[in-house]
Amino acid sequence: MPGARGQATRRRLLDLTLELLGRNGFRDLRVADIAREAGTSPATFYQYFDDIENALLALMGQVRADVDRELQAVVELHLAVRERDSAAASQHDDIADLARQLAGGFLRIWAKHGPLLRVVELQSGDDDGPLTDERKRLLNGVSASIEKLLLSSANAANAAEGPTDVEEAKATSFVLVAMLANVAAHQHGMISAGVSLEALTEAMAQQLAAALP
Amino acid sequence: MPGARGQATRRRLLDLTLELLGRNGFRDLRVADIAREAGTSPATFYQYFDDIENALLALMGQVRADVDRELQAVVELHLAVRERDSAAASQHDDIADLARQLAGGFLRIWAKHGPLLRVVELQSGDDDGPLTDERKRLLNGVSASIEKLLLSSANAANAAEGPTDVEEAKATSFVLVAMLANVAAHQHGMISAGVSLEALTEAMAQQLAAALP
Amino acid sequence: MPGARGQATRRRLLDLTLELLGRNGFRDLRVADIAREAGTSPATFYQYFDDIENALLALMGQVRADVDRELQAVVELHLAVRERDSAAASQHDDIADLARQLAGGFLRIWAKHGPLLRVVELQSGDDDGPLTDERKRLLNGVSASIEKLLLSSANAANAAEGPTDVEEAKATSFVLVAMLANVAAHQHGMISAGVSLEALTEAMAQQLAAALP
Amino acid sequence: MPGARGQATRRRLLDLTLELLGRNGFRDLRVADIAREAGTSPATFYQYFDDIENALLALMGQVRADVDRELQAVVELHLAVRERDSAAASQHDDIADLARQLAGGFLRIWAKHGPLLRVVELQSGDDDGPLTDERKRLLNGVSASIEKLLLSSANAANAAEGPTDVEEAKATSFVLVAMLANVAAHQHGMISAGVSLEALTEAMAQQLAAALP
DNA sequence: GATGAATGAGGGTTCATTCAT
DNA sequence: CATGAATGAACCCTCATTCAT
Repeated sequence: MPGARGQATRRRLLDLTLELLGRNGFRDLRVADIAREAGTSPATFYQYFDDIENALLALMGQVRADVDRELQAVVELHLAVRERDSAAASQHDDIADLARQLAGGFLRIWAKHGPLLRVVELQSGDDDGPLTDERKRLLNGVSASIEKLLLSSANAANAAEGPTDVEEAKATSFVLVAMLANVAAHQHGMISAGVSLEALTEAMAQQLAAALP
Repeated sequence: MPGARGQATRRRLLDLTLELLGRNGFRDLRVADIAREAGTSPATFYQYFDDIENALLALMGQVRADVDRELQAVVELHLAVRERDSAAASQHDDIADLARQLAGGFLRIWAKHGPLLRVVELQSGDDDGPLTDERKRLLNGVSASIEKLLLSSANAANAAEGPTDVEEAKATSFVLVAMLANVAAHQHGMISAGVSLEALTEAMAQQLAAALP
Repeated sequence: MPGARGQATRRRLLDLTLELLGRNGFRDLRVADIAREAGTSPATFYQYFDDIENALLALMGQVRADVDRELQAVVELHLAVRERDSAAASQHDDIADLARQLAGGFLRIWAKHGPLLRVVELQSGDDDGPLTDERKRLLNGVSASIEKLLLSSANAANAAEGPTDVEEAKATSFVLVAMLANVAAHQHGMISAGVSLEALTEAMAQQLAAALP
Repeated sequence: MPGARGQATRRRLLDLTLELLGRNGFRDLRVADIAREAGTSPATFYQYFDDIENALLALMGQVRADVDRELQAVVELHLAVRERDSAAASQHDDIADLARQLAGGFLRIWAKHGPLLRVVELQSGDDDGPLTDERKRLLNGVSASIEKLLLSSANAANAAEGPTDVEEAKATSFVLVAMLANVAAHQHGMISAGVSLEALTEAMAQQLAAALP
């Protein structure tokens, strides 16, 4: 429906929303500022978005794409491969690889979308708006995949445990994702504190590998 | 410097700041509301605090006390005991105990001070204000203790590794604390998603135990 | 940059700033009042001026124009004429005329812009804000012209005096301008005390004429 | 009525009112600040003064004393002397002396009480409060003396002029006082502009001498 | 498609002033 | 005589949001 000029304006508004979010933080993110820096007027902003939260939601689309590609797909691929090679437990090296890929992926995605993800994280405690839902969808996808991975091998190994296993797997997947997400969110501070990115990745991967089957 | 009546007023203001923070969230935390609910006027609030952030900072004092007592002290105690029984590596059971205590401690403290800690988490990253500093001090204490724990046994086991060990230990301690803090911060959501508090504690403890020597 | 409608609003705001300044005085000059009387809202005021002082500064533009036209130009004209008729010292009558013109001009301009000029006068001394600068620019123009006039004839008469002359001329010009400005500023009170405007003009003119060459 | 301790407190409050007036200007003169700097509390301030204006009024007492002694008395003395030596017009030298004394006196008093006098000057346009009255009393005394001086000789010289003379004398006295007061009020700025205090005094004295009989 | 202009609504903050002790 | 504590009453200013063009 939208013409080419409109598309460009919308893009510019989104870009500057992200830019200013990173520069000034969420609390100082104002429609007037976004519009001015985008070279247009506040009124124009409202032709494309209902409010700021709405614009952030639109920005989340890109994050979703990255998360799906770099995190969830990696786990799912691993699962598929394992299913094909059904018989044996997965190779030790494969798990280590997966762990490192996940750790790196989290770090990369947070480095890229940090400010945006931090806002989402924030809102997730105060209210139950659409941003909170978005966060759930984002991380739940990954954590569900990890849960599947945990269960897949559990089932294979000792198939007689019952429902406890499911809860256990879910708990562990939550815990792992929490770790990955929070380290990723604070990577800047940690690196400032004297830990290299590599050491961080390695430590995360090790924790993951220790839990994955 | 403060009289008894003043102390009481200040307390009431702090209490209601916390109360309203939990009820309405940070973004809707207003001096006028705090004052009204505390049975005083906005002007009175400003006699005790420069602004809202300042009041939150004061509230952090209590959190600090809890963290020091329930988290850091536990690790330090463990370290002291181990040092006394110097010869052998610590007992397997002791580690498991410590891990469970830490996990439980984090969950408890975050359950108690959740709203406050979530705000602190939020601000960290956006800016470098005093709240960010407070967060660092809070978690750095715990993570430093864990780092010491990791190094203490490393030295005992194979004493010839070099500086890498230190960075590795630091990275691991950061990762563990990040896990603990973030699970604790989102425990409510996780429990809503169908994981019992016990399962959560167990999963955290397991991750901890896997990493601790 | 400003549209026609905006210009009109801005004008109305300026007009009412001046009006209320005269009616209520500086200390009771409030943005809310100005806006209400101008038929708009405080928010609108702030779209055109950063604060009240800023609006006053804008109003000073008109005063500047009047001062330049009615005071400085008069002296400069006199100087030009005298230069042309180089040979002789200026006629006694010319000086008397100039003096009367200046006296009348000061009285008229202060009668017209009194409240504004009084504010400017006030601020000068307390701080070094933009209003203080404006006052200097305003009166310095006149006083510089008078200084030139004093020196022009001094040079003609006895051309060998030295640098003292310059300081003397400057001091005298300051003193004369101070007299003119202060009488003009308090003309209302003086007239209330039983002195006619004519008598005042005459007295000022006499003082001027006594000093001018 | 007031005990010794009370007197001391009152003195301290007055001293700091003046001090802060000079330091921050009238608009930023606050009861709380005065009290704090005086080492007491706002409540105490109100035990001695109804409000800030009231305190300033009290401070004006000292100014009055200086004005009476250094300005009015000088003129009156001159008048008395002249009356005694009735026959002749006053000596040329005497007038020059008087002029210089007056000029110097004004400069000195304003240098000493500048901030206070500037406030009085300010209020004298906006309203008709007690401060405005005080200003009138202050300068009217001097100007009345000068008027008497002008008339004394006029009467002596050509005793047949009529009521115009009185108005003329009044106008001239107003003009002279306005000059003296305004130069004195802005002496700081003028000196900054490169005129020495001596040159200023001389220029003022010359204007005076030219007008006085 | 874009925007100049306007504003309702409300939050932050200040300060003179008053009691009760 | 002094003051800790409290506050009513404003004021300043900002910002999301809406029209009319």
